[in-house]
Amino acid sequence: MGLQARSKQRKLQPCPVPSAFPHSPPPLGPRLRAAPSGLCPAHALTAYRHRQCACAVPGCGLGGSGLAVQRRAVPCRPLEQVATMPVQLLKFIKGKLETQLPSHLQREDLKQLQTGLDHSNKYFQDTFVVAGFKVAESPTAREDGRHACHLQVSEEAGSAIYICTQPSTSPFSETTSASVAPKYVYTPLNCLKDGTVVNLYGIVKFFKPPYISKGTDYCSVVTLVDQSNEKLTCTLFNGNLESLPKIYKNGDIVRFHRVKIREYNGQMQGITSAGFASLTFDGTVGAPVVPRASSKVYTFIDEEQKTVEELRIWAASNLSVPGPEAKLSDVKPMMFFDLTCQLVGKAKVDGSSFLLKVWDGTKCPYPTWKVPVEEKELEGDKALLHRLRNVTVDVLAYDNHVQLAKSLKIGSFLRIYSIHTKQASATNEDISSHIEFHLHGGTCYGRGIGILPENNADVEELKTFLECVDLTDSQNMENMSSLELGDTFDNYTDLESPLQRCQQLSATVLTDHQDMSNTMLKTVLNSRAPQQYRIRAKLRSFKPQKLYQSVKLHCSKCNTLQEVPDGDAFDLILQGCAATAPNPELQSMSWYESVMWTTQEEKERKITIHFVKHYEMLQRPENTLLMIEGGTLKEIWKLTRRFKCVIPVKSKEDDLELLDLSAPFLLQGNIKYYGCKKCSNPKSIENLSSLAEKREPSWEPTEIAQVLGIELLQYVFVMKFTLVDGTGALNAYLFDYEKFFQIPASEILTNSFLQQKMEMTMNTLSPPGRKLGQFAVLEGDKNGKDLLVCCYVCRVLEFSLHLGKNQK
DNA sequence: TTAGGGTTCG
Repeated sequence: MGLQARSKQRKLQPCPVPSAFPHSPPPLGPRLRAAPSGLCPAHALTAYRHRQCACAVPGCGLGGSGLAVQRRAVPCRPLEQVATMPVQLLKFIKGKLETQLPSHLQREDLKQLQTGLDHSNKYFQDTFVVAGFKVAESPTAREDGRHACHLQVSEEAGSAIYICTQPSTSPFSETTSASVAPKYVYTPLNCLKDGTVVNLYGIVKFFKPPYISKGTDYCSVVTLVDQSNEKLTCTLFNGNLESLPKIYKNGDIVRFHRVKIREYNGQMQGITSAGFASLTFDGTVGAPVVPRASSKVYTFIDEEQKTVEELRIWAASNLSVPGPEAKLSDVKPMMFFDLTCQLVGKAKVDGSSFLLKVWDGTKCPYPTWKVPVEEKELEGDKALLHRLRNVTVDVLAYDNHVQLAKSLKIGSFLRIYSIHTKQASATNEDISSHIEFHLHGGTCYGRGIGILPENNADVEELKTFLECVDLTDSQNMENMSSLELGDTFDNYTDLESPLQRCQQLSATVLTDHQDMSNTMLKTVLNSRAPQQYRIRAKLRSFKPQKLYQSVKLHCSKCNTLQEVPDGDAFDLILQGCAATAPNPELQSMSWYESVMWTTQEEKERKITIHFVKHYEMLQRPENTLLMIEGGTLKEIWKLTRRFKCVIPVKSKEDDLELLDLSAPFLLQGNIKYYGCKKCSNPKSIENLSSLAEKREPSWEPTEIAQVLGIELLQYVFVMKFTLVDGTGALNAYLFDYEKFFQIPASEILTNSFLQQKMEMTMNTLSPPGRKLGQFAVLEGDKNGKDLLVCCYVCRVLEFSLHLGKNQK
């Protein structure tokens, strides 16, 4: 599609040149951004409709026809909201224009565009996508012979203009629409006008977490501030909780699209308009810039990442948003505070109040109020509630909070805003007065309940903390019954029962290898390998007893096994690399976008993250591969929770390179991928760009390893089972790449749940301290779903012989 | 429509 645009001649009111906003382009009218291959973001061009402009800046006097193009950040007048662009269709046949453009127009390369030159008779050719337009009759069609219709676009109607930037494909193929980036204009908070619909960036100064309004929707009230120091309070409604901004604390940064501005009580006020959408970011300087989106589809470009980082820095030095956060161990009588906690139990108390039993792993220094509730009303794992009884507190939620409180899921992580601690007056029966926790009715001071997602940084921290809590310190041993003491001393009692219930290994009817009859072990032992048998045996013992020791790394090329390096070794390598400063010349190359910052710790450290682009654009975090220089182990783990792939690198003179292969060359989720030192032949890191150019990069570890010249080591279970059936004892060696009882070898080292599962599986197969006759009988299916399988054992035998040959 | 920031009945 070809598209010519010409601005409509309109008179504009003079407007003061906006003050410089480092985070935001000047408040211009609709803009287009072209970022063709090889054009760095700093030189990205901004094109916008433009009339004979009274702006004195050189380059602005481009006249009223043609497509005006200017460097961004050149102050100019804001344009009116409604644009009218005559449209004429140009036909292309085999990539060539069938219709001739007027002869006075000369084609301009986007890279050559610059200010100060006359572009009246220039055109450039790219693929545009215009969305959200109105079609109107062209008033000049008769005179100028153009198309009878033209398109009207306006920000208010949510119009967007896109330019395709796919470098390698013909700009006229159908596939180009796959990578387009809309461009939005963000209005500083001191430039808002009544009756407009705008896009905004701001730092959250105050917010009310979404609550159920008296109408039909959820409501959230958010007060923003930006570098202009102007405030804006927005009242946001939506029937869907998920569509409201995911703000968790003051200081978060938000991007709002399509906020309607109104004047109310002499002040500007924001309100949701049709198509309202938001992104929310952690406001902490240096934290990964990961959007929490209120809609499934959104755009977020590199330039905006800088906006967020600049807002963070501005906020750090210009705003103080001391949150009233506190741990249970910090509470005092008569205070209001925000509590980040996990929900352990809940109960209906009466019509106007609802009980939440929560903990944060710390202990309140005062005796706490226990709200009496009927046993049948209390929801939650009774054993867990009992175990945690001295570290949970009862929070009573009233009135409008009851409905939301009722709907909360046990085990979820919450932030309860503005809990009030109240000291109950001492009575005769209760000399030692206790503290009560109230979430009063209403939404004053942001009072309410927020549900935090599992990947929230504070939740991650809390979870880690909760896992380490030693409950024995908080148990009052003297008052415990003998039964309770039993609970305390047997750490597994509470955990084991639900787990066991879920994972009990039942006797199964074998479905695999029904064609084979069982063979006695004596016969197997007297046979020559290789052969396949089906056996029925009991597991007498297995090694190693410490199951994590059964996981090794195997190189299928040189057939060597090695231990999985521990985290300390990786940490040491990272520390060594952090001493080398990132090479500034390797920042933001054509295929990746870099962000560098310096930590504020005592010993300053430079961290650089290189985000690999896909068709010139950053992808959603969950699809993004990034490379990191100078990060610590903890930081790298944090990144792996949000991004698809993390590759630790260091700068050398002319390229980035992988670290020593004692360190993982790739991290995905909680899996560290290693390369064989002997068989790998590392290639240039730039080879990753070939994967990024794929239509949908899968970022498979095998593919990444291949392009980087790495011989990927595979995680394997290596175990020895001694099987008996009364006729003999057979050692069977397990060598399994994939899964053993649905437990992936690559994940067991970092997953305590899988470790417990494996331990229980093995204990069921070979219970410690029991007689042989009580052992589980080993059979099963080849998927390893229930018990060891005959074919499984056969494979093990074959492999053991194979290994035996190699070792000899 | 709802709410339009500014703590507490319990």
